[in-house]
Amino acid sequence: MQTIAELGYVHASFAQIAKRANLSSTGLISYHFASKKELDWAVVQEIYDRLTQHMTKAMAGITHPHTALVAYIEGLIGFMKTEPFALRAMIDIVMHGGFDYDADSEREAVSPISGILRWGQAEGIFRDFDIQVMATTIQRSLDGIPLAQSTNPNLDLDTYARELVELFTLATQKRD
Amino acid sequence: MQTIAELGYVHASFAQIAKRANLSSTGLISYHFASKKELDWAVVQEIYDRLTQHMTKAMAGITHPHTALVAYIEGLIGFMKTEPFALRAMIDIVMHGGFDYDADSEREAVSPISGILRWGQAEGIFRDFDIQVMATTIQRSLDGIPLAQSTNPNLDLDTYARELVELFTLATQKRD
Amino acid sequence: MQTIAELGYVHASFAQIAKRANLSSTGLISYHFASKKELDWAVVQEIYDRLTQHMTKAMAGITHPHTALVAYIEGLIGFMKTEPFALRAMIDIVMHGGFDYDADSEREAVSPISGILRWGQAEGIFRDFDIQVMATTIQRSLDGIPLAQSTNPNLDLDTYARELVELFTLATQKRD
Amino acid sequence: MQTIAELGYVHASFAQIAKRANLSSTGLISYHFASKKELDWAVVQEIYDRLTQHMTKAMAGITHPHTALVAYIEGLIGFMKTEPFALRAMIDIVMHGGFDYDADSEREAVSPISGILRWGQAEGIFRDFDIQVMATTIQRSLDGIPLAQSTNPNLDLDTYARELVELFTLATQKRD
DNA sequence: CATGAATGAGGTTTCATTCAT
DNA sequence: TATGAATGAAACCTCATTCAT
Repeated sequence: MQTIAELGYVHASFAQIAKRANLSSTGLISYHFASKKELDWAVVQEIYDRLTQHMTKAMAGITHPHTALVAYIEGLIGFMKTEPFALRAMIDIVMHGGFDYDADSEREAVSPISGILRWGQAEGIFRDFDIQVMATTIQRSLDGIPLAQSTNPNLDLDTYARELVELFTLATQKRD
Repeated sequence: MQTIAELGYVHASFAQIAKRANLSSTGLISYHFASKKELDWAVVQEIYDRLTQHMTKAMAGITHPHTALVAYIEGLIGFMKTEPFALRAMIDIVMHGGFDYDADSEREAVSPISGILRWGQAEGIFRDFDIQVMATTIQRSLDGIPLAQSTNPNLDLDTYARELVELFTLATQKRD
Repeated sequence: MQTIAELGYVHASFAQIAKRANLSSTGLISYHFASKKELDWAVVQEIYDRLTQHMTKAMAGITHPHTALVAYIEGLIGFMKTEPFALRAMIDIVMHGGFDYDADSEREAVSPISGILRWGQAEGIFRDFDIQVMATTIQRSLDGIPLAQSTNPNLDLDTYARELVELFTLATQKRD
Repeated sequence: MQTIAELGYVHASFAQIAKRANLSSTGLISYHFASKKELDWAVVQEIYDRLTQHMTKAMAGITHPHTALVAYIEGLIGFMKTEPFALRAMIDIVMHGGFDYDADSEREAVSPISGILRWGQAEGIFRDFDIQVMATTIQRSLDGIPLAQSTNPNLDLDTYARELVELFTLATQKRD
């Protein structure tokens, strides 16, 4: 996970991973994982589990769509603060790993955001926007943070969270 | 450009490029470009030039910040329709090429969006948001389109443009 | 033995053997055998012992060279029916194992066929052929059966035995 | 071809082939052949072509089944004298290469021997034996020669040919 | 401009073997 | 007896690059 986050998925070869793990042979990695794809998948699973745990806590007991949206944004950015490597690695793998899982269902699983948006529209709290576009935009705005951090390491995540919350609050709320 | 857009930067090796260009040797590529990095750079330059030309036309004679924002979004999505491979390739290269140029200055050069946002705030038309966050979010929402297209090839770009325009209009405008 | 017979000697790695033996580590094989060569040798010995026992019974009490030849062919093919894996494995090991033992003496030991042929010629029952050529041909015709079985699994071994007996009876017998 | 004949197919790695061809990298082999299987196949094809040419000449103008059988045996052994490496390599590849071609049709193509035997039976010259058994036995007796040569390098091929001709003449001919 | 042979580094993977537990 | 981590060599293959023609 750390190697991927530091070097990027493309340069995270077995050799590099072995070097950082103080292994004198890449063979041991192949011993534990049947193929590189399986290692990639294991890393994604691991991070996804941690993320799920984190987000479940963050979104517990929420009863209002807008609160949910805010909690989602703040929760995800909070996870980036807790585990700086995790999301960076996961996003990189998912973008370049070339898995053959059903992309849609997976995306749905990872991101409950479409559900939140649908919920808000059904309750008459969110305005009548295209859900896919809004969901993708929110997701990208969060995915982009690790990348923005690499070019600007001093990025203040709290400010970032506050700004995104306001941005998407304005973009989603119904007005009279 | 086409090879990168189709296979992704990572798999766009000289061998693949030569095959698609009906060259029977990768040597010819090395003959024309001193290194792979130089080829990558040349592709970026070429696309950037086309994009500049397209955007210059799209944003000519604009006198109002909000009109500029709309023109920027619609212009960029229009470019995706005109040249489906170009942006996809350029984004892929910039994300993985690992150039040494000053990322910030480049970003500034490629994207006049920060300027538009500053202009709108100075004129008192846009509300008081963090410019970097807003600019990054807009940029990501556009960058993400080629990726969204690969998982959903039937994506309607006109709808996408209309929705993004409304989204960021609401997100930026000052209210009383 | 079974792994070698099924996968072929070349693909019968420790990993494959361990998997089929429900061992969770190849280490146990190395614990029992000092090297792969020693394991190979042990398998050969084991099969050779079983074969010797089988053939000793098959050729007991024979007093005539031609009867011996027939018993040898039928005995060997009978062994293939009793233990379908054994000979296949042994032949594969001997062909590819690269042992250092004196090939001739071993061949002599495994195959009493030269002796039978010499005996028949001495008794004036067999015609005056080159013993090495005839012995090799008989041996090959039997060695080849497992291989023929893999391309033609429905091979009838009884027919095969009957045909070979007639073939080599005609090929060896003295005529007036 | 030479590497395979000398070391055996199993030990004829790209590294060994490169060493013998004075190449400083195995990469060049991969440059010329898409995979090891393709190289193996190319070698088989090459040898098969030479063999076909040789055997076509050897069997030209033959009008009698028994003459054909003799010509086949002598022709094949003659080829072994002309090109000592060729058949040894080809047999080794076919035995261990694991191609997925239709084994029967290929065997038929390589060996016209079944045809000769059928012809002889139809003409009433050969006795009524099982064609598959006889053909396999003849084929094995010839395939086995390279192997016999490795354990006994001084093997006299002319004697071998003469003995096999007599052996199979007796084994096939009809008697009254 | 174009080809094709050649190189050396690096990629993932499999292998037999060792060793502490 | 059995496990599982660890090793180092070797396997096939891809890559960017060079060079003579």
